[in-house]
Amino acid sequence: MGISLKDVAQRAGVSIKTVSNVVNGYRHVTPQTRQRVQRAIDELGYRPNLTARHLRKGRTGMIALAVPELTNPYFAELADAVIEHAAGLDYIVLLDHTGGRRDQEVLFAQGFRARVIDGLILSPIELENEDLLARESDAPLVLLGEREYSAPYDHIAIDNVAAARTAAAHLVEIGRRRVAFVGARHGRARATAHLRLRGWREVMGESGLPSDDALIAVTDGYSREDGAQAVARLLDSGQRPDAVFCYNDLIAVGAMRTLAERGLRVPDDVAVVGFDDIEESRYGATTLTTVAPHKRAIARAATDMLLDRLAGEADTPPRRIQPGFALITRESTVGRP
Amino acid sequence: MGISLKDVAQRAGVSIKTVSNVVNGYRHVTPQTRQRVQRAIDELGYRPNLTARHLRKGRTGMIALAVPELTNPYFAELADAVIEHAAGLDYIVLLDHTGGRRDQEVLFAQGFRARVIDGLILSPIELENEDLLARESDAPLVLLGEREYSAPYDHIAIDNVAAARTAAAHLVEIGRRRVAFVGARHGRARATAHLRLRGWREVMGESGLPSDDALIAVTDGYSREDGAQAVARLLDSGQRPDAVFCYNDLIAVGAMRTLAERGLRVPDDVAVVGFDDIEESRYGATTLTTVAPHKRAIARAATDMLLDRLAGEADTPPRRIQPGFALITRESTVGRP
DNA sequence: CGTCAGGTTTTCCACGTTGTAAAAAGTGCG
DNA sequence: CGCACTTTTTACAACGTGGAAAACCTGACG
Repeated sequence: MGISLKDVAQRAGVSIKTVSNVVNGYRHVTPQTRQRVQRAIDELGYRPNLTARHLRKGRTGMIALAVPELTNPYFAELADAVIEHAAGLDYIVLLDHTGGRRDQEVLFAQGFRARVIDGLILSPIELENEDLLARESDAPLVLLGEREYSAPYDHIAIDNVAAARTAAAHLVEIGRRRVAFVGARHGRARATAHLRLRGWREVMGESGLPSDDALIAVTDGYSREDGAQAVARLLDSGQRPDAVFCYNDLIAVGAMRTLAERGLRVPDDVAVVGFDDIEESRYGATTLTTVAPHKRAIARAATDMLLDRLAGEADTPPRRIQPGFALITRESTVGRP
Repeated sequence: MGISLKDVAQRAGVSIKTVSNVVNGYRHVTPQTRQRVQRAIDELGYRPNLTARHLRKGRTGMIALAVPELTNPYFAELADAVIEHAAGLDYIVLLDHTGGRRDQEVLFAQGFRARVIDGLILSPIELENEDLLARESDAPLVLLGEREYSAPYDHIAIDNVAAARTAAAHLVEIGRRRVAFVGARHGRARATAHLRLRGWREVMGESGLPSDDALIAVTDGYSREDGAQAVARLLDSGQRPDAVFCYNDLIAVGAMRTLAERGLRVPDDVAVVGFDDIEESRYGATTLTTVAPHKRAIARAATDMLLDRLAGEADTPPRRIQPGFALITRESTVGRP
């Protein structure tokens, strides 16, 4: 292996522990000893072996973050923020993706690499409450994103129903009467999609507008392609919505693509609202109105909560944080200025 | 800490080493011993401590990958592919981003977390040859992406000049006469942007078309915003190109946005070609013609080369691999079918 | 019954680090 | 010069694992 404390100690003519003390900035080292050791360190190019240090200390200084897809810009941006914030706190982030598949999420939550990391942040899609209850790993876990769980874990999520209501209300306000919802999922009443669907349905009901199943387009996933296909099916089924509220921005991008292919203008013929405020939404021929969760606040809260747990608050009851959100109106609902 | 071999050994009434042997599938263990140990493992929920294992073996089973920006979909897709491929080879990938800043790239190449990882893959932007020559870390390093270095490291890059030529030639072929280049950089003749610029310039020259500086738009970065601003400046300066070849897809997306704002139609008034083939290019009101490097091949080659080095080929001369690329023509140059 | 071969299990140690405790060196004071 | 006290340095053990080699079995064979 590389240069170890032993090598430095030998060269400086002191004990291993003294070198260790210098490296760790221990107070009681005479200036001349410190200098001699430091020179040996520099000459040999010594670098502490983190593996050994971690073994000794029982901590690795690494946390893991798992998101469904790295290629979903929302999660890339979120991961970016977590890495950045954690770096400032001297933690390294191990980034992983689950594909949104339950088995992968369970593996991650169980910490199948747990012994290398101190804690976990997971943004689940399919994970079930029972998976969490059956969890064996003792590494702290923070749940990210919008699913609801009763299992006792720290959880960070915006108020999805309220956010969806805001989006739907905006569409009603600008005069739309047939508002479709794109991106619903089968089953799983607690899933995020259902929360957003509920917000949409509530507003439709309160406004006396239709919210029947014919206006709801189910998708398999959350990609542009899913959005494009779902809207194609919606239109093929004879529906003529004058607005669509999409589960996320990627679906909205796909939706707008299909609308363009069918010769429908956005927002004149169909207004579109997305969710996530990914960078991509601010570009394109028609910029996208979207619900913007405060990603930086989410990332910061998740990291801080996890590190709090690591710092000893092992047994405090789980906390729940609801970061804010904002509706950002752009051309897809209000037209070009 | 958690359950260790010692705990299992105690419970099963055998030595630590026997448990270790069972865990590692050592041949010479009697079935009944193996069974007894296995039961103890199951009952206690033992999981090997990777940190200790790594300390003992001198390997961590982790490699690091640094890209400029995670939020650039090209790199997100690339990282995705590397993670996937490495996982199949039982390696964990530590993902990092440098912001394309030289100091960060140097830090990474030096392996400021090197003692935790076995090897590095770096996609540099600003890194200079001298930085590589001054490198002290002995962890194998593979360079990714299109910059040229003389320092002796494995390097994976497509033929940028040829790729750029293909793109420029396509624009000439469809009859464009004033082709702008967006995304040039100041200085650094070896940088990727210069290679693509050269390809463009060669084709313009060979076709008897202008390639003067007035047609070259310099950008600070590689984002959508950079592309949007650069094209705005280009148009403001009085240029009326009938095509733009962009350094990458993000810049192209920004370019198309500005063109739309200025009332210019794509491809009727201005054809656009990008580079990277990010997913986003396949959507939008006008899909984007682009040069598609074979990302999966790049990811695979990078990972394999690195693991080859780790497997012992320490001193073989550095290799250089040129994965293929393809021009994918879409609506931004050939119109909607 | 002793010996040997081969399979099985154990003992010992090292990987590089740091906490503990204690030894060594230094300081001040009577 | 010796004592009490503080500062500086050291020895040792331990974190959990796996390689090397020794020790222990069992059974076959002379």
